[in-house]
Amino acid sequence: MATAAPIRSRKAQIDRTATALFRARGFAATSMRELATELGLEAGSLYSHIKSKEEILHRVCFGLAEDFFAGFAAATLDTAAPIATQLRLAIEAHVRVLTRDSAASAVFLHEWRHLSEPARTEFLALRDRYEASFRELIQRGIAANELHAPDAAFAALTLLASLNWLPAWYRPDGKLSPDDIAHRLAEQLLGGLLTNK
Amino acid sequence: MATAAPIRSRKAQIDRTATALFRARGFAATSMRELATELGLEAGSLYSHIKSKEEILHRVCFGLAEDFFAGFAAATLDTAAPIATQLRLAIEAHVRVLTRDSAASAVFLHEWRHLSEPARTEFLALRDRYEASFRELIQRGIAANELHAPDAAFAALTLLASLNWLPAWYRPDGKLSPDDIAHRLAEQLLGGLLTNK
DNA sequence: CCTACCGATCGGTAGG
DNA sequence: CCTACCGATCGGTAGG
Repeated sequence: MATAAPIRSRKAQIDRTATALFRARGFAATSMRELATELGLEAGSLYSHIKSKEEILHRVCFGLAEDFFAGFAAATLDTAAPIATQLRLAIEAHVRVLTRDSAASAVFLHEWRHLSEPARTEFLALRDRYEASFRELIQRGIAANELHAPDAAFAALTLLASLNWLPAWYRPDGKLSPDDIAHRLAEQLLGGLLTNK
Repeated sequence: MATAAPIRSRKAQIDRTATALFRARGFAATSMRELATELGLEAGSLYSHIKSKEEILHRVCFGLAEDFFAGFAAATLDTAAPIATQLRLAIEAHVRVLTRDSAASAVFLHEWRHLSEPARTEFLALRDRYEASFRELIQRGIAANELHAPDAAFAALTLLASLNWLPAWYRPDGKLSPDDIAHRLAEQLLGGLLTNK
């Protein structure tokens, strides 16, 4: 009889547990021994599955970056739709990524600076590109007279800031479902941007 | 002849330099040797001026908490003023604290979790109380029909989130002065909240 | 996946 | 403020 396949690969299990620890204690303050204990094995054994502590961080940060880009691309696929609609969908997609895995999101948002070069610079370039996508969408909305804001860059920054605070207070077992939260955030943030309310 | 008094006390100098390092690398990843080198002395010598690494973090976090509370109190001193005015002043006071020392602000916002108990719990209680102040102000504004928002708690969270992103992008030598930034942020964030725009 | 271990570095102290 | 040092812990490896 073959042994039952593990529900998740050991590597994925390590990533998941490490992500939770990185979020709770920070990357630098999380030790590989702590991680190993949490997984029920010895510190040295981790290295049969991963190459280094930073490799985990790298996977988490760049994996989430992909998710954010994919969400934005899907939200803005229909370029004929009103910009306000595209923006609303982009906000909801962003919130969906944040709530699907808020631990990984928190690591993505706060622990990336422990990446060593060149990964750190590459990561920041991705993040800048993502912010620029929102900024440009808002700019197009202003040009089309669908949105109003004194400064598109400012508006994009505060919009993403509001959304990115979510992992700090979101509880998966809270009263509001991820979709409720996404709708409410989109509603409130667009409320300040829409030309005719 | 007496030697010239140091411009700042050595202790204050240590706090300042440590704050910059904590912000750049994170508390856990900053070593006392690094800090000592930056100050031009040996690691052991730091301990003639401070008791521990965490003591510095404690001073920074609780010192900033005091500043935030003082700013809010000053902004809401005139209880006869319109709530919208009080809120605008509170936003500007918050931004002023953030821009006056953005390194300390970043440490306040992100490194507090490296405080050990009971300081950590005390700190979170202060932060909660501060957020509650904003929430209650917004609630009163809604009751007085000066502000509108589907949910005061939500509004307070997103408002503070937008403001607290500032240390991440603020550059003291940028084009906008702290007061410019404060005004713009207040304008934009109130734009979504005011009943009659 | 474990045992046994490496060199490096950590926060902090004693004694001057 | 320095020299010299402490015990603890770190990320990671060799060999099985």
